[in-house]
Amino acid sequence: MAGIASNAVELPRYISRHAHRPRSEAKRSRIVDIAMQYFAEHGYHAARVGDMAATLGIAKGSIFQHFGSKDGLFFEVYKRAVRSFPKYLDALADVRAAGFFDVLYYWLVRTEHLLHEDWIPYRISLLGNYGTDLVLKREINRFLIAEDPYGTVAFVRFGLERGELRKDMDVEMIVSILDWTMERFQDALLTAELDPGLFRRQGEMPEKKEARIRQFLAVLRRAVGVASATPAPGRSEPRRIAVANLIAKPNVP
Amino acid sequence: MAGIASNAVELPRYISRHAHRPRSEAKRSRIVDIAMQYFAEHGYHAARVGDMAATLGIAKGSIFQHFGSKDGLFFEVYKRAVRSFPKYLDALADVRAAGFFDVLYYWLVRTEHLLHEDWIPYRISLLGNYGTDLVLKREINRFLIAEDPYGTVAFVRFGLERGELRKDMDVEMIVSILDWTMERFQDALLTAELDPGLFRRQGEMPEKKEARIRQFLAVLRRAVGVASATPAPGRSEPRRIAVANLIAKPNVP
DNA sequence: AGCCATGAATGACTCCAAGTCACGGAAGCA
DNA sequence: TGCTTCCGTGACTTGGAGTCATTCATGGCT
Repeated sequence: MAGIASNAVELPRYISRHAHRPRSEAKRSRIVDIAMQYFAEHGYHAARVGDMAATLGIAKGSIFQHFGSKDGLFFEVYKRAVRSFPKYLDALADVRAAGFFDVLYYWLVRTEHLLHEDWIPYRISLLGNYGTDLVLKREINRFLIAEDPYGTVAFVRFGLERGELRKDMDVEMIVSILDWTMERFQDALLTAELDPGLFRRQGEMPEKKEARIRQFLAVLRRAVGVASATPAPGRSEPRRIAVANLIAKPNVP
Repeated sequence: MAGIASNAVELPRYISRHAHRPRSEAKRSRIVDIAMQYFAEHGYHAARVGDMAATLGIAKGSIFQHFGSKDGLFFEVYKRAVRSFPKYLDALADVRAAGFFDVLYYWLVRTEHLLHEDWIPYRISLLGNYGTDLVLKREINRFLIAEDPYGTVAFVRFGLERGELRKDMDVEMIVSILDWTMERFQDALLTAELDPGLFRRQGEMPEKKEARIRQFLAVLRRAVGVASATPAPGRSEPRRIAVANLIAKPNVP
């Protein structure tokens, strides 16, 4: 690991200092692609920069030339992975029209499909959230704050404008609650390994999952939803969305 | 890193296979002590096993003899750190008598004091939660599930028995919600670095923190508390606890 | 075309920390 | 005292991150 962790004054090397030529940009992109596969497949530590270079048919030094360090490479990979995820408001228009909590429901159910289609970026985000050094994690958090890649802030405003969320809370509090619980709940849904607490007893029964999702959303609704919108039990919980809709791609830009 | 990450069948080395002699136990303990300091101070990667050995005045090989790998050593350190934390129900008896949410309030306010008294174990738990390899993280999660070191399950039962928590939710769901949000909220309170989202604007203003804590607890109460106990605004929120009480040690066993 | 300047690529090299192991010594035991 | 078992040791191996002097490619300029 480079001397990033020290109390040095200089910036971490992986904050790129100058714009890159278009030619080089294509190569960077190729490297990030392959690196993403390696990190996803082997985890951060077991992924070897040398192997990536070999696969790409280039010299290891080249990779360091471009990204400065393994951390720097991973950071780029992480950014790309996270940016590839849809934002909350990318849900289909009619789902969006149905309201804030229906959008959440939509994504929770869809997540699994997204995962099976393409597990690599998800695994990368998992590594970034839990499986690297704290120093890098700090950089990652800065990035998440700066970019809000899931569009949580806009989504919360959307909910506020529709009068579905409480107005007596700071927006940041709602955003944080949403980010925290959604992240952990999705992890629990997807990786029984990482967080077996919620799903350890039963072996993946889908209708149990469905029930969990509904229960979780009910909790969220009570927590941050406006009181008047809290539905009588059984009535206005999000309608089950037809499976066909769930499998269709969302309108990602 | 040892070959733990591979799909080998054998157990990770750091699951100790045989009971240890008492003589050796004392030494193990000394090693864990020093290692905890090093990990806390430098982070996982930057902490050098060689340095620890030098400080202890023993050979590096000895450490590996005892713990098998750096991961194994860290796992022991992590367990000790986490076990040193108080459980929810270790709150003072009169706080406990005041009820479920008062206990939460008590701990959220106290956390800061605990931290300043002894930041090392906290930093270790942070490393375990976010700053190591995913493989180790899995082991850590197993441990957390098996030991429930904060006594969350017992605490939730306590809340249920007092009629302060909703009976229409699975216990695991309440436990998970509580664990997730409390962990993240505490991290946000304590390390503006790690999660600057909630506290980035203002610079540590204590009354702002106090307000955040109350707001957060109100959210939790709505989320998992029984509807009847939801207080009229301003009335039965947890009473401010006298500072003298907060600085006293809790009755940790 | 020929020439130069700048950026990109190379791969052999260094560095360094994790992890190993054959050996010597101490402690328990008869 | 002799035997066994465990412990500690430190020189050693391994292997991957990161470096750098050199070579190569590109594209602008006259």
